[in-house]
Amino acid sequence: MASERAPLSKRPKTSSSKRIGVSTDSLLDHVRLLNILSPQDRQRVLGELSETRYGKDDLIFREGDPTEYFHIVKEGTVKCVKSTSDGKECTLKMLMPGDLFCCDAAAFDGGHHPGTAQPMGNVRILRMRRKAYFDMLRRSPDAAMEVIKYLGNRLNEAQEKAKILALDRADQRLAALLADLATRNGIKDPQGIKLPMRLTRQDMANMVGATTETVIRIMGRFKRDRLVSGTANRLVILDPERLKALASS
Amino acid sequence: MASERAPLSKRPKTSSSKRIGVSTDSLLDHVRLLNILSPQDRQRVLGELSETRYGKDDLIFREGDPTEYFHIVKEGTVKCVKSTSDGKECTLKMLMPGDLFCCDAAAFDGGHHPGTAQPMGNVRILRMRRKAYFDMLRRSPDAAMEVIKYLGNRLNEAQEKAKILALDRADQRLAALLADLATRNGIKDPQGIKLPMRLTRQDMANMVGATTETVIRIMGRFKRDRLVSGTANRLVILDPERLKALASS
DNA sequence: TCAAAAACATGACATTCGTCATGTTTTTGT
DNA sequence: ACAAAAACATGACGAATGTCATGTTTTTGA
Repeated sequence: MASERAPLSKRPKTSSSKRIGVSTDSLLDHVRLLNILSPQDRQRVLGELSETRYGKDDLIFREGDPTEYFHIVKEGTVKCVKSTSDGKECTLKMLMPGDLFCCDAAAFDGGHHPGTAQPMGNVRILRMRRKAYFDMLRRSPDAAMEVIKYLGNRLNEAQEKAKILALDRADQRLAALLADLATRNGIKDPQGIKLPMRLTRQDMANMVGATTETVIRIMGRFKRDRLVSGTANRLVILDPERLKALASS
Repeated sequence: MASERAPLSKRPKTSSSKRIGVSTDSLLDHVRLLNILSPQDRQRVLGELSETRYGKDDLIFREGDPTEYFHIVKEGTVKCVKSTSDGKECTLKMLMPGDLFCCDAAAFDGGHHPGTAQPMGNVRILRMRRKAYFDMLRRSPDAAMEVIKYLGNRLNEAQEKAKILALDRADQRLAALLADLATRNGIKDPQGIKLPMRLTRQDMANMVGATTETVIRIMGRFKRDRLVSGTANRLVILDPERLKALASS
């Protein structure tokens, strides 16, 4: 069940790296870390960043690979997963544009990635060598504070997730996930809140620590109760409030 | 089941704060964050730190309280817990001497504590006002880097915990916990590795996301299989290797 | 030291959830 | 447009775990 590294062949939009520095770009305005830098620091950092594109069958890095780069999501969605030896997978976090990753493991000085980073569709990633990242943090207290805040939020998120996994039933965990995705990433739609990324029952199962069958059955109930509608490509949250209530009942 | 705030009465070693600065002290040598500071910064930081003692029935702070201080564990063990409205509890982390806490939530500028900090027995805590903590981080890139590394490790830990909760059975989670406690905090003993803190079946249940009864039954099996021995006050890990094997099977 | 409280233990039973098998519907790539 | 692959769906069954009830042992505090 663990996916093999995809052949980097004949797919049009597969991994390709531009070594040139990243120019000032409206997409980058979403990246807080870059916005708080002084103009000189910002220029310097942009010179160190390079952009890479990945397709849905690529992996940005795998669990156990040595850490070389600090990363920022520029466009698209990236899944952070861990797997067991017998092929079961657990999705730790969906990274969205502006999210940082390997801002931590990189600190291990040559440590290894604790999980795999996998694009969900086409993504654009900015990256920077570890050394340049460290230099940026040492030069700019603002950047360091920003990373501390970011990591603090990620830690709180991860602990909240652990609490939910430890104490709640599968239907509550799924309701919490859907409500959270709706408020974080949802897009208003005539019938409700549409989720912008493809999300299969299996994807949800990996996110809430349940099997695909269990998620299918629960989604069936949710659909019957008019809480959600649609499947992977057009998943719409109809009643986030009632989902939240269900999650914490 | 949610414990009420204990009356701060007639218990001999209950919460008491010294407003005086902390003098150079061999116990502080364990705190990496303080050791990496330059001599001037170190003096300045020590002047900002104050020491507080708590007993086992005190709470250092509760979930929902506003964040005011940055904390360091000087002596003893502190439990970080989250609870649900219906009284179920989940222990997120056992903090040991040298551990930092609220190095993150404090970054929210007046945010609220996402969990409760509860001493397990008598503890000594160093703390520093949020403002002084920020100043330290801005002045010293070394301190900021240290906090980033610390938070990165905590994030990885939390995500590993989430993975275990999502994918493993209760006996595997318990085995992983016991093996981990043995290697992290265990003390060599003629019959095996003794755990230095009191740890009831209920404590373990809260740490692995299971009920007390389930943990009692599993511990019964572990005892029969000569993997562990003893109860709360004298818990001894007899075979950490076999526990680790069980955890990842 | 002694009584009360907490921790530990065990059984019966219910619930939740995973597993496996099978079939239908939707999506994908050419 | 069409075949293949993925995703979705459902039922039967069993394993893991929670719940409740009850009893024993250990620890605690005066």
